[in-house]
Amino acid sequence: MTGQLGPQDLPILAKAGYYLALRVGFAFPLEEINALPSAWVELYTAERLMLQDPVIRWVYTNTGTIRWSEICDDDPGDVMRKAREFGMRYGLCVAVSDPVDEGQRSFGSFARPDREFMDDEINLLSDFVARTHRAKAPPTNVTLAEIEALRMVKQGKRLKEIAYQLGVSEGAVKQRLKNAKLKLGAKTGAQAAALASQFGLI
Amino acid sequence: MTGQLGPQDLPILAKAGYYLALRVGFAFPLEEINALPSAWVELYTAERLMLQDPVIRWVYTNTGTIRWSEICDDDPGDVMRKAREFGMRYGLCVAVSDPVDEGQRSFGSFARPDREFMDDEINLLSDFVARTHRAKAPPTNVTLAEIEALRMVKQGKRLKEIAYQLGVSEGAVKQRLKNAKLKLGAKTGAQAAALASQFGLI
DNA sequence: AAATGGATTCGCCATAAAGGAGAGTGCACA
DNA sequence: TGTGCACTCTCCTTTATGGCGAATCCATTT
Repeated sequence: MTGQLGPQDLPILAKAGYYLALRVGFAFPLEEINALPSAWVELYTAERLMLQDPVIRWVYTNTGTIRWSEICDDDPGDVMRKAREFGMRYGLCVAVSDPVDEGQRSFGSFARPDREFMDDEINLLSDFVARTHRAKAPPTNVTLAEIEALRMVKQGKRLKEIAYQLGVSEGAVKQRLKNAKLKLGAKTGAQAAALASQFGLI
Repeated sequence: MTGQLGPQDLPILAKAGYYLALRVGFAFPLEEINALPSAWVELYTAERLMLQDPVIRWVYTNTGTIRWSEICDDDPGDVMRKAREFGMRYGLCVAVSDPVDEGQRSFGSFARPDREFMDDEINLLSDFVARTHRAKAPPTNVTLAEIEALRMVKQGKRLKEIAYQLGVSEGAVKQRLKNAKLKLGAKTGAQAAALASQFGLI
């Protein structure tokens, strides 16, 4: 396999499921993609395995890639054994951080039932997480005025109302949202508000 | 102080800052409110203290309330001492879960520099977290068709495009969004999409 | 089988809101 | 003295919203 992975390749490569936590900041990620077996998710949630999970511990304290089998860490909650019962026998962790912005990191965990991940697969997945991490980088050039307007759109306010409350003309609000849409790459105000929300801007 | 707390009361009661994680599911919350000192947030993020934080460990493994001083847990990362240097000397944890839906929990951590939280304050804060948890409960009566439409609105698609891709009339899409707005308590499509996104429905 | 109620779809209309293009104004900064 | 940038305004088009009635489909009840 050569070239770059896309999201559509993940189910094939990570046959037993995968999990992505994108842009983890203070404690939690801006976005999470959970394609793990739903029965496992239920158990993991109910038993609150996160804090005991050696995989989570590894990605929080390291950067790079590692096979689950190579993680040298206690597993008091027996999380890895439990995971095996859901088909997640062999796995890979990826943790990346942006060299220019160490504040946010992204994690990926990929599982398969049949064999270890091979070196070139690891490279592909690592590259995929790194690219996704960069792609989800919040834009830095959105002005405070634009963010204000986006926040009020998200709150369900009309342009007229926003203009009145901000003390500017409706045209100005339109202009702000237009700029915000451009910077966020959004086609509509709804999308812009959702994106800004996802980026943690509002 | 009697009655119920509102968000505006928190800065007074938790003078040194507070943090709310609402509706924690698989691993992460649907919504997070972070009113901790920004210098502390930076340190906490940079040193990735979450996994070592006795407060986090407590709220993930317990339900109820506890003063920080009463948490009997190792603190290998010296997190509590570091927190004191940012004015967070006395603190309170609250962890709640919905009796009918154990799947999601909410946490709160409140800090002040001068004295322990008093019993009646603990009751008020506990009640506040429980009420906020309930208030953020995702609606369960939104249909799949409505969610589909909301997802496409969030993606910046126009009604005409949505109708075409779903193979229904534009009027049907309008009706779906109208119902969705009603169920979500949203005034506009933008707000409905943002709420659905926040609720993890899309 | 027939009737009932609920949810969904659809078309039509009128109005409100949002989106887009262009031009002008004021302001800070190099 | 330009050069960006944010703000404002106008004019026009497109889109969204809301109300209404009718048709359809489904499951449940009678």
